[in-house]
Amino acid sequence: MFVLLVEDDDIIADAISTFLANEGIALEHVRSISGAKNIIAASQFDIAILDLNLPDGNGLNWLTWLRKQQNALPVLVLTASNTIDDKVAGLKSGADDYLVKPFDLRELLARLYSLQRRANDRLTNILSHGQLNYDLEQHKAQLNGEHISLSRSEDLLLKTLLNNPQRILSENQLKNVLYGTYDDVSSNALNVHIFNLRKKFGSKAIETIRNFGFRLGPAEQFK
Amino acid sequence: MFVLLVEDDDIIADAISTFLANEGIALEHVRSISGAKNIIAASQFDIAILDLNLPDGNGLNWLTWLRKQQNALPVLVLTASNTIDDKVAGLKSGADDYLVKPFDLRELLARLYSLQRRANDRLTNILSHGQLNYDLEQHKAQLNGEHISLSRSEDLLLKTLLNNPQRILSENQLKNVLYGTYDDVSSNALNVHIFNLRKKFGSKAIETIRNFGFRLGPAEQFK
DNA sequence: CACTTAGATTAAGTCAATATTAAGAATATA
DNA sequence: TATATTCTTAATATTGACTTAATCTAAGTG
Repeated sequence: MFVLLVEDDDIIADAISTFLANEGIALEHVRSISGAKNIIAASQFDIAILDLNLPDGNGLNWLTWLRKQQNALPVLVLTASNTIDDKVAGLKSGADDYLVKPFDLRELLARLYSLQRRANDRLTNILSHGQLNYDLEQHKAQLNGEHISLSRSEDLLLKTLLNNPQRILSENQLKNVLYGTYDDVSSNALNVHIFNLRKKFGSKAIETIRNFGFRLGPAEQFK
Repeated sequence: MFVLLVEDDDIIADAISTFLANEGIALEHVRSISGAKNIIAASQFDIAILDLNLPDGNGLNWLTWLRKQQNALPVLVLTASNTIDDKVAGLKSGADDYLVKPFDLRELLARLYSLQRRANDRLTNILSHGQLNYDLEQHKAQLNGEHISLSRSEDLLLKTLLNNPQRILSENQLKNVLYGTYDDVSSNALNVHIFNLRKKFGSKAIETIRNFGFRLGPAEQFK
């Protein structure tokens, strides 16, 4: 993992740097927003750790600028205070996670790994399950390279199932996905959609867990 | 992300519901402790948002009950006051995070993501006994890696037995698990379910203690 | 030992959950 | 507006689970 640390306090920076080095994490350290801009242009990083209080401005400015550049680099923000204003401002600017100083270095490490995990999931807009590939942006499914077209409802349901593999999704939860909050208890439209999805992907593509709901079938079923 | 909101004030609930819907978060709303108990039995959620002041009691009662059930569902508590007593009581009951009303909805969102991240790092809830693994969330039993499917009643009974190893459970206690409070003395349905469980896990998986009840068999039996 | 009773075993009947189908209503598209 | 697609409804079919009830077995008891 390659980490960019944007932090003007050398004592903190050294502590982080040493600790992460022991964990086998490569770190580059810059002390200012301008430094961050320069190094970002030259190198690829997995994650940035960003202190907000920097000599040439507030770190959030850089973050805002970064997001304007369409740069999705995961950013972990270090804030001195735990106020709502700070957090809200950070969220708006596009921060992915927070850590309030002072913090435990092991906590920092955990957050880094967690961010990396999330980023890996997000890196691609294609969800895969067995031989099934589903392009989230284009709403297009492929099974063995063969294109399968989906209606809006099928699209929503398949996406939800793929995003929650292994997990049982109740009828209510799935209706929630289709209709938002609703209150019709009687409609069986959901069952019809599931039936239609099974026609397209095979009868075992979606499992029924009686009394509980539905679950995406094992990857081997998609072939 | 699937969120359960336990809140009797419809104005607050609607505000939260609308805001989270815009963030692509599916939310189910119940207005009472009993409603929460029912929906929890049927669906899995990532997080619960719990108001403490509910028509049928204090939300903390539900939280206490939930933790007694070995349910590790992350719970974010909404409190009206910011007193230390409240926080201590909540912590003791097993709350994972707090928000004091009135709160900023973006702050709520940040907390939800933060809780989800924490929960992802947690291990899943699996009961083991010998070579038997039982996944409470997925209602999935495995014996030597071989998957064994269970009906609703079998599921309830096995879960109860696994949660009370060594302990003799009376016929009444087990019927209580299946039916809640009931008064039919004559039905032998329970015996049939036990018989069926023995067929699936071996005749010694459940011991009969004549005149007293049943007990989970020793771990060595599950192989 | 033979009687009683708790529990085990089986099979049949009933019921509720989910699947399937087809037609009509709604919505999107040309 | 015409046409095609998707969604919902509703009727019917199927599946599997639950209960019942009859019979069987074995443990205690006098």
